[in-house]
Amino acid sequence: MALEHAILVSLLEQPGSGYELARRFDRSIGRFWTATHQQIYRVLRRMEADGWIAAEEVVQDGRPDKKVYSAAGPGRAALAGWLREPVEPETVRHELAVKIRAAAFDDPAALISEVERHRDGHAALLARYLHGEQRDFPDLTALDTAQELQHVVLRGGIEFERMTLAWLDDVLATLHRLAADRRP
Amino acid sequence: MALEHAILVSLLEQPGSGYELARRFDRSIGRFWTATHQQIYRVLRRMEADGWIAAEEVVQDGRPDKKVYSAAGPGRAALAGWLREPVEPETVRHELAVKIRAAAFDDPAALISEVERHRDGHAALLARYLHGEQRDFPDLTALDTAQELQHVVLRGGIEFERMTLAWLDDVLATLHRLAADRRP
DNA sequence: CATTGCTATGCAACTCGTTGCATAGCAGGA
DNA sequence: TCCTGCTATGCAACGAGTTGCATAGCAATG
Repeated sequence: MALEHAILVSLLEQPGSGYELARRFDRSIGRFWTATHQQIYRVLRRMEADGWIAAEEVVQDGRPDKKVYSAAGPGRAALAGWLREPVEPETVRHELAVKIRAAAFDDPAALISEVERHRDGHAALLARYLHGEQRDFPDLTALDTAQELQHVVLRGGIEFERMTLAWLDDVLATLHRLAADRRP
Repeated sequence: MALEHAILVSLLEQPGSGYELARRFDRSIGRFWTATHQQIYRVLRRMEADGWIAAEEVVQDGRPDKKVYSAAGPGRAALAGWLREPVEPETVRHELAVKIRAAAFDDPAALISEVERHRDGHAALLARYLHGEQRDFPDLTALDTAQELQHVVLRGGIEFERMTLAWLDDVLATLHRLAADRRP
């Protein structure tokens, strides 16, 4: 499990409450790691008990108080240890690929609108990535270490979306061809 | 959950026992869907109880008997219904991306060997894909519907590996550059 | 004034996925 | 002969992840 480590990285980049973390996991970090607020609160309590993070009660007016967490020494040490461990092979779950193979036993044309929906979603995400790149990295010649690494991850996201977009166009062309062959 | 549907597709392509399915999930299907034998046996029992699949006891000598499953009418109907449902957004867990961002708070050079390991793994998988393509699709001009769809999924796998390989080279170059900057 | 929505945290119940172990006969190599 | 490994299925326990619900005050919209 690496949710702890994802949370640690997020807290090192910027301390925050469980609620704020959940929002980040819905946005930037959510591009490569997802978690619900329930998971986050549970893991935060465990990490605080283990001394990985420190909590500070922040009284607010006009809204409920919050507990702002930040990474502590043992947390940084745990992260450094994890960095040096080999990552296990990631389990793949590509539902659309299953559907495409399933279409052979039904009507391939039934999948077209679904694939188009995916295509549009990936196109929108690519646009958001490119927009975010211009906003967060206006000058690519003046980046510190953290920004360099954030940017190389973002480049990966951009290339992934470009590749996916091209593949989904390929899938659509194939489905259209098969649908035309069926209705002669 | 779509494990049922992945199993149905596999049984439609070729009937088999739980054990055989587990092996397929380790190989071809495992490229886009993973499952352990425990999950598979559990789901097979449920699917048989629901009438999605039919089981036939096959007595073997020299080895234990087995139950060979094949997709039944209600299973095909369930698959057709699922095909027409929109797929939920897939949850992403990209552990290497977390590690790369984490490297900003430790030594970027510590990640190099790990990224190289990944790079080599993806290069090997790409080679296996290309080899499998030559073996299973020697004549791309004479494919039936099922083969066309299997091939478009394989093309997706190939393009994904190519893109990943290029990105990991980009990551390695970035890590080397950051490591050199630190030791002036 | 009522409803909706946001911030902020949490409990309880459930499903899904993983791990370790067990059985049991046969084949092949040291 | 012993050990390892393959076929074939399954139990039991645990850990991770999801879903529904609850609280509670404030802001904004209608």
